[in-house]
Amino acid sequence: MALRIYDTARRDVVDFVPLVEGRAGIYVCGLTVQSEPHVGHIRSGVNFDVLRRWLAASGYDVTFIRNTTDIDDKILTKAAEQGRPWFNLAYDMHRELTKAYAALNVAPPTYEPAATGHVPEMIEMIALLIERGHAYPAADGSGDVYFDVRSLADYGSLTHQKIDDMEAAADADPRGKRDPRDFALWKGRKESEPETASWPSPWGRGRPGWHIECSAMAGKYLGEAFDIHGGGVDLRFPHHENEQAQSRAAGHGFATYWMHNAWITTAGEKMSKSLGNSLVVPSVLERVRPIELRFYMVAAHYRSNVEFSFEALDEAAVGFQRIEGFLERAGMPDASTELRAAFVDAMDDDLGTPSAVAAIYDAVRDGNKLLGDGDTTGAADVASDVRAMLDVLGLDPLDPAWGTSSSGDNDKLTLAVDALVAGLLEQRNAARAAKDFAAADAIRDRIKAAGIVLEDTPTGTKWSL
RNA sequence: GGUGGGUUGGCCGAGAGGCGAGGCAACGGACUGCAAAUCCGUGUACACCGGUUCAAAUCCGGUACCCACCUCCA
Repeated sequence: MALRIYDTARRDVVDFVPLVEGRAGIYVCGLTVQSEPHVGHIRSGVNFDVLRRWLAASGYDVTFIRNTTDIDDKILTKAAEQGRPWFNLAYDMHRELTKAYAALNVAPPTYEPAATGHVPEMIEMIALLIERGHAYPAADGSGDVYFDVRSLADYGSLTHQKIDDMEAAADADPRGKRDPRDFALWKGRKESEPETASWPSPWGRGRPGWHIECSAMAGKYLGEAFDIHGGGVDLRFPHHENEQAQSRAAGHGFATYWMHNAWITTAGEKMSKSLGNSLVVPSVLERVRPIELRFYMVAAHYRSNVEFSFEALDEAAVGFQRIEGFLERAGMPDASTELRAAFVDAMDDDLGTPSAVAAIYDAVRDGNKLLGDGDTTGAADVASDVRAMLDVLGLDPLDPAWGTSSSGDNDKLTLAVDALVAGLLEQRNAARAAKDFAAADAIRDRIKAAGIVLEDTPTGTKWSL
């Protein structure tokens, strides 16, 4: 079975057929860098990182573009509130986002274009749209340029909506629009906005509308037609609908497949509404390791809502530790080159990561049985399979990306504890040899009180936190 | 008003006509001096009401509740 993916436009799971055999071009809408990323934001990054890894593992040569929106209303508003330049806010938040992606082993894209770096490309495209009769400068002299939604028969095809059924935005500024549903390609500069947030254009100084950046940048880096366009569900409309409209109106084929990841919710609602500060990535990572957070996200299907809870997160962490425990006991062999059929089938079926994880657990159980039977060679083979599967999900514990980056402090601490525990273990083993189990257990209890758990194994006693 | 999604055992979370995904927790057993880890076993879950079918969590009709989007959003 080859890869099948759910396409939003067709509302069905369909075969993935690339435009060019053996290659896949993907454009994912990244974030508007206006606040610290929370776990919901980062889910999108993780989900599409898994897509990218799976395509690569399936032999595709993948070009992966993920943009950054670094100029928009929110950035200007927030920066003004905070009394800092908008470009400083955007830059800071972009660095936070990059850190969060790196922490979760989300590979850097092939390229990460930013909106502000592509104003000429956008202006070029807007001019083309005007020329082709799909856009017009506002009649009120505001300097705005709008896309004419009624000029495109296809408008609404991505989200299956009819123009007349759509509510006109209640807060939309009707100035100079032919139809209230027309959307801005270019926003004329307002007196209240900083000069630095404007660029020269044929329609006067201003800044780009939200959607045009993606059309321009996808076209530049992936070509007029490419394979997959991704993003969060909320982007289906208006953002993706409008991107598609602009690009098609410009004569581009644009994306063949549209993929949308669902939310991580809190209290049943989308995260941005509950603005839980505790859910920004660095703060969640005080509770679990990054690899465990990633496992938590990957263990759910990308199109399913995940109701975030720390309890579920802790459970996921414990579950992942069982997998790691097996790998350690099996001696962490190199990853195998072949993937198990159950895993491949699961991934080919619209990235069925939950079933893929189940396949990993099946292998772990098999491997643990082999270890119990003393078959270390067999167990090592299974462990190789497990590492290969984990790697596809970006969850290989030995991936240097998880780095022991936090300097030598941790290592030094480990050595110190090891030395201290070693002394106690000697005493305990002496007591055990003398069958003085009361004394032996007393020592174990003391160690346990310090948060260290002992395991007696055939090769000696091990400790872990 | 339009569009899309959801409701699964103590909990998390898959599946999409028949055979109980998987994980966490719990209980019993094996192993262990006792533990830990590991393995084995234990569950008749699919919001509600009808219908189709030999067979429905899955298909159809309806009801309830929840969420998302409608030109700001992962």
